[in-house]
Amino acid sequence: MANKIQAIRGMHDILPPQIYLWQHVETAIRTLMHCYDYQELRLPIVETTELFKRSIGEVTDIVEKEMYSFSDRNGDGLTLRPEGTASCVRAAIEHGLLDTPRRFWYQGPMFRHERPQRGRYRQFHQLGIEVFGLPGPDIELELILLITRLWHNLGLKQLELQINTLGNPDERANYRNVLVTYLQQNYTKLDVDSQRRLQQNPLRILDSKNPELQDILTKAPILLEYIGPKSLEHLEQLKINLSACNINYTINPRLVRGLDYYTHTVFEWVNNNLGTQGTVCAGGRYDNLVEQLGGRPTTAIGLAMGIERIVAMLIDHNHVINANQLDIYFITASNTAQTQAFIISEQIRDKIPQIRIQVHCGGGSFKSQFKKADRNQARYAMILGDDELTRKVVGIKSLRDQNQQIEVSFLDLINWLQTHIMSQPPSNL
RNA sequence: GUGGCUGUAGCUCAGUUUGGUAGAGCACUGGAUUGUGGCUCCGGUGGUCGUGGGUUCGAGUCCCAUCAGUCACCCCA
Repeated sequence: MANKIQAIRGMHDILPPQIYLWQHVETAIRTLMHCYDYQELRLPIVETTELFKRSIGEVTDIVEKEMYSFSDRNGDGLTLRPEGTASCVRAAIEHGLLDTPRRFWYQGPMFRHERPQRGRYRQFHQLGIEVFGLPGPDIELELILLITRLWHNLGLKQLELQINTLGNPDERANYRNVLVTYLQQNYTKLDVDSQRRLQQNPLRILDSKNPELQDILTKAPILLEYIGPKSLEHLEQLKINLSACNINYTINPRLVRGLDYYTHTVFEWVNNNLGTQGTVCAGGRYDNLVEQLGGRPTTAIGLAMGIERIVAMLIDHNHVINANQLDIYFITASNTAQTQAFIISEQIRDKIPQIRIQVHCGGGSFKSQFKKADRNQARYAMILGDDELTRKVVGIKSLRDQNQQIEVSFLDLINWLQTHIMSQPPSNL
């Protein structure tokens, strides 16, 4: 085995048993989206680099140093999508989907060239939800209720909902100036990172985890004080709605999203047990992006959820998914018997499509075949030896209780299976 | 991208201090029971000790580089 090839950094295979958690999460999402009448979109994984530059913002970390960009054969600049909103907006404009309010969702891999860490990968998976044409706090309430229900359905607790508003672009720009002036007065007290961000994205400084900065930051001007009455009224209405629906939340005046396009309401669910990558779901309103990307002015709001982080939380909660167990493991004594077992199995599948049967392959003694049956957690072993074959019966042995092994004739088999297997729920192991 | 810690069988780990030809448990597999699983007992397969170089008579062990994981920062889902 000459130098073996391994998966590239930060990109992971998802295998059993974890795959069952993924399927569980994906099913929960699909069901919920269906119930709230959101429509699924399948979007390309590769887009023009220009799309992300124009939507996420030229001076963000994502665009500056985290994108997987390359030249297509004809020289076009392409990029593996680092997030989904841009693609979704592009598609909505391109296909004329913005004539009326629309609710969309999508799911799939995203790519960012960051240093991998638990809960942060170079290929990771997101659920994205985007709603177009609804400007009010009502749709914000709906999204929060929807996600809250998802947590409930997945059995996830200890998620804290944080909310803030960034106001409209004018208010935000105004605040930005005030903040920059304040921070410049304290320039020497800032750390190197924050000094750099002062030029590029000063709002992010508010998010700094450096304890030495906390004093300066708590005394910094507060965004909410520079927000106009209309924007404040928007936030107030959302707060009233949330309280009416018994949703707990905290207002976090320092909550600033990393992407340039956000306006007004932003929110995020944080889990403190996940280490530093605690944000599990985050989103906000982006009322100007559609126009920015060449569409007619259309309000929009969206959110993104990190599937890896959800799965990590489920694992932390010791959430075990029982893969449905195998109903029948078919054991045979000879090639002739095995062929007959395949024929019988197909007849069973014709009549009972949902049944799970595996015909033993690979030979071996009865003993080793029974061992396999047991390790595959089958409920029943079905035995077809030469003796049974001539008498046209199969032996059936329950592997999960002490019931005696019985014989059932080929003719009665379907009937027997329907009454004994499909009518009884599998016992949990 | 910066810094700390870790890397030995499919998995969990011992062995590293004081350099001397690679170990355990689980898993897999065969047998005890020649057509019957789970429990028990006995045997077997499986490792270029992450990779590459260096020091040495000799390196899993010491040194350097590199790759990967992990934690924190940066950033973000």
